[in-house]
Amino acid sequence: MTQPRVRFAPSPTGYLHVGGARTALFNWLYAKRHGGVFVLRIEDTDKQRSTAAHTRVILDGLSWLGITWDEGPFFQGEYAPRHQADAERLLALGLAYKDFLTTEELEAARARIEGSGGTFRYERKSLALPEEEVARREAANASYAIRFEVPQEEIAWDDAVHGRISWQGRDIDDFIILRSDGSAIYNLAVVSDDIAMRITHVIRGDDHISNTPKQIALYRALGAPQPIFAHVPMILGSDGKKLSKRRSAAAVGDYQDLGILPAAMRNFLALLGWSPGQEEIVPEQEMIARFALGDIQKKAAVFDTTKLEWMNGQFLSMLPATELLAPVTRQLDILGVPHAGHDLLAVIAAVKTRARTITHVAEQVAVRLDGSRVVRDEKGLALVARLGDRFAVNLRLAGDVLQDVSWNAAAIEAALKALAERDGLKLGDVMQPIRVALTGGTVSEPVHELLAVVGKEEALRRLAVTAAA
RNA sequence: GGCGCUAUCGUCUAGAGGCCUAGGACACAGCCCUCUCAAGGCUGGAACACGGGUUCGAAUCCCGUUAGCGCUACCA
Repeated sequence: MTQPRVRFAPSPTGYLHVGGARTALFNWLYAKRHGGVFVLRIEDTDKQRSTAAHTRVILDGLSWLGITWDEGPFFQGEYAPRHQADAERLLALGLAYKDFLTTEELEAARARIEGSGGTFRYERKSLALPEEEVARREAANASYAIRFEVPQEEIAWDDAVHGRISWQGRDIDDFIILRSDGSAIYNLAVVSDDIAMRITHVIRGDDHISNTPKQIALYRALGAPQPIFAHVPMILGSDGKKLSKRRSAAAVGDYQDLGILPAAMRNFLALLGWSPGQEEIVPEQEMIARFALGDIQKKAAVFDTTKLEWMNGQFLSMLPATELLAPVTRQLDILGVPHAGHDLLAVIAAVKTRARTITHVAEQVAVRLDGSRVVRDEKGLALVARLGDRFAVNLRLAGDVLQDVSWNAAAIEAALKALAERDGLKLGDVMQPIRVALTGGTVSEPVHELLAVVGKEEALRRLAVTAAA
């Protein structure tokens, strides 16, 4: 088999949607699996909506996910001359024809037919202008679009994920391939480019299934070999509707901002619609080794943020704290928390096993570094209420005992346990108030580690201040 | 409306005719561990959309119904 060539071809009209990212990932996985070439092509033929900024966002999103391309990015807009040439060729071959109908005439015809309950069909026979009229407009140099004459035959293909899909030519309208301004319509541009770039496998969203018979007809008309098509299912929001920015985070960048690790995002996306078997956390090499188009699910999948966060937590706990240093530092800077002189690594390590996102890690680190960020939460309040006077009393006791302790976790723990034993206190009643004094909440790493990480001076200060309040 | 695609726990999925009294994961509930939480361990509830076939046997194959989704542009 010759070397496979796949492509990801987003249009830069918006952010990088997670569905698009997954399509890109599947292409990438396929290329890696079979030693193929991954081509990136930006489909910027919609001049109104395409922007360089969007292109940048898409490229950055792919890079963040670790999806690399071997060729490109190519810009479809640069291939207009080839698109035109292909359209002209089809015209010359008699497989396409000039359509002099104006947009207004077309709309009127559509309204008329659909208004009377019929199904609008564009057929040369039914809508073509009388020959004299065509001749007249041609002579007058009237503008025209080029329409492809869809052959009245069965068009079928073996989809790599769906199996055989077939279409009847008569169910497909003769569609425009070249606008009256000379620019190509999507279906022509895609086929023209995929042929030129020698794409062997078209792996894309299954919202393109109905474009496929049109494109196959074009491949045939152009005399080009037809690639293998693989249509991957859509990604839905929890409401069962297509995941959209309006209701939830739909852009790759949103998850980056949420503090999701690229490896976790990649793993999660890959397992949405594809499954290597029973395991949930799949190393990249394993993923590549096992990836097969035929194993992709046919059904659309709901994007479950909760599971993503769980998965991210798994990756977070496997990740050495050093890897988190840069992103956490960045977030601390954004939050405006001074961190110079602190052993950030130790704080991150103390906090990360309980966190699900980088953002969460950074917030917890911030509380440990900066006493002014301690805000008592609901459970903290409840504890204070439950303990009454004991809250401050125990805090003071702990503060006294800790005064002379050498500041390491083991010594702190020993001192605190000795205190509880000496005064017959429940261990929890001495530990929890400390936790509330230091963090505002009742949840954290073990108290002795918390104390160690906050540092003696600051920890004792928080204990004293809280006890006095 | 037409054409097409899809249909296993709430969600992601395993399942390619007997291995299925349907397995795993997230979420949920309970228990254990424990100063708290997380992690971890154990336990529990929870699904083959419906109806017909084919077959000795169907979650798996076929047909129909229903439902959801997609497309139906001189958008991509």
